[in-house]
Amino acid sequence: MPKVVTRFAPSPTGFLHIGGARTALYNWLYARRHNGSFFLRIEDTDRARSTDAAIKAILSGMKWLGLDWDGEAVSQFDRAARHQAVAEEMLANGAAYKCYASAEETATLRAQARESGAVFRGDMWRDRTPDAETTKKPYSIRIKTPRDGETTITDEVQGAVKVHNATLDDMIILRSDGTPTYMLAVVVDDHDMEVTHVIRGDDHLNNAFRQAQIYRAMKWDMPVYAHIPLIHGADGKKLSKRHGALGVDAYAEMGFLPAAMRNYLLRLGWSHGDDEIISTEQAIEWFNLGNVGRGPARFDFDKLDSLNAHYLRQMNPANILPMIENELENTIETTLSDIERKRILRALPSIVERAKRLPDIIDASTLYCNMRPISVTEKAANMLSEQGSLMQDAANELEAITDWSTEVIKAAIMSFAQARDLKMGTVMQPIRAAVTGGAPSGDLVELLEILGQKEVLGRLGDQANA
RNA sequence: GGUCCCUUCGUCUAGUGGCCUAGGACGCUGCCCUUUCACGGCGGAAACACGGGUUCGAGUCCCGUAGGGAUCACCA
Repeated sequence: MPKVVTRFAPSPTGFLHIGGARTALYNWLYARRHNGSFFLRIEDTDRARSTDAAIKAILSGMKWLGLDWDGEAVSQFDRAARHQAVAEEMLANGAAYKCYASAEETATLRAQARESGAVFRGDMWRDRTPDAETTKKPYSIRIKTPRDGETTITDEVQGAVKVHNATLDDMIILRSDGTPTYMLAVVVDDHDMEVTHVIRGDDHLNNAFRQAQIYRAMKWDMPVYAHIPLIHGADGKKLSKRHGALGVDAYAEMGFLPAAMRNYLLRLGWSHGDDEIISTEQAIEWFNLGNVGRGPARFDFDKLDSLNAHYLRQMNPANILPMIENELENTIETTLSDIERKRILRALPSIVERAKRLPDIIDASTLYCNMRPISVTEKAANMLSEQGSLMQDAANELEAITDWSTEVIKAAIMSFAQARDLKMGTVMQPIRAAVTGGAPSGDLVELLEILGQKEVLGRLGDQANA
């Protein structure tokens, strides 16, 4: 069995969007699963629409997702000479012919055909011999598609799909300016790169039949196809730039982890029984084409969030801090001190418990920075105005502590509450209000301990004097 | 309009003719835990688009209808 070779072939006209990212992931997974190669090919034959910025965005998106490709990314445009040579070869052996029709002429005929419901084949010059005069005109090269029989492509996802050759057109393979069209370039490149499996969006399913004609004309072996359904927005409509389609960089900015993204994208359209949390290692072991779903899937942020929360909780605090450091410093408008850094590191395990995205962690972390006086929510302010004196008394109690530890703090609060015949919670409410200002936070005693006696007393004092 | 593809809870999906009184996950929700918010534990509501076949038996096979999608460039 030949070595598996897959490729991801985006056109550099924009960012790497979520659908492309999933296609890339599936190709990558399939190649890794079979110890094959995974190539990246930039389909930049449309010079007018291709930009370097887009190429950079795609490359960085791939890197962020952790999808490494083999060798250098290939520029399709660089291979134009080879594409041309193949077109000439097809011309020479009668598989293609010169078409002298102008773009305008073609457009008119196409419109007419569509009007009458007929198939437009673009075959104006298929069986015509040009006179001496026309021969001087520019021409494009069209493939001579068989008119009889049918073409079947065996798709690993869609099954066997058949189409009558009579409905296929004589598409242009080489433009009148001598540059190759996409249809020609993909086939030549896939063949030359020895691609064995073409995994792509099912918007290409119809193209597969047309591309098959080139394989047939060149007597090349066809790759195995797998056309995966597109991803739709939460409302079921197709994602487009105007409608909810975001680049992977946007997901990075929103605070999603690459691992969560991979897991989410994997499950969006592919399954392995009831498994939901699937590590990348496990995915490489399990991934196959047969379990790719046939229907389009909708993008769901809630599920991505829950996966992200899961992967966040798996992380080591020491690895999380560097991820949030810059943003956190922007938020608190100063650099992080060593003491703040230490506090956050200790608090992270419990912060992460109630976080979904990185910004949640950043918000919660500000509580551990020296930001006095802290801002107080209305609810917390009310609590303080009602229980101010209680808080004040409790503060005195905390001030008396000489060895600041969770056990001692807890014991102090407990005995204070008991002495006044109050429930522990009653005492803790105003303390919490003063220390957190009403921001969501976890275990109060832990918070006090990590913050340190001085900072705690300071915050309590701020509110007592307010 | 032509061609092609798709259709199980709100969403992602399991299901490959009997194991399905249709399972899991997210979301929603009840209870428990609890100093708040979460986490966690135990429950709940919630789906086979419709109509015909085939079969002893259909979510699973076939046909039709409806709905959704893709594509029809000298774009990729």
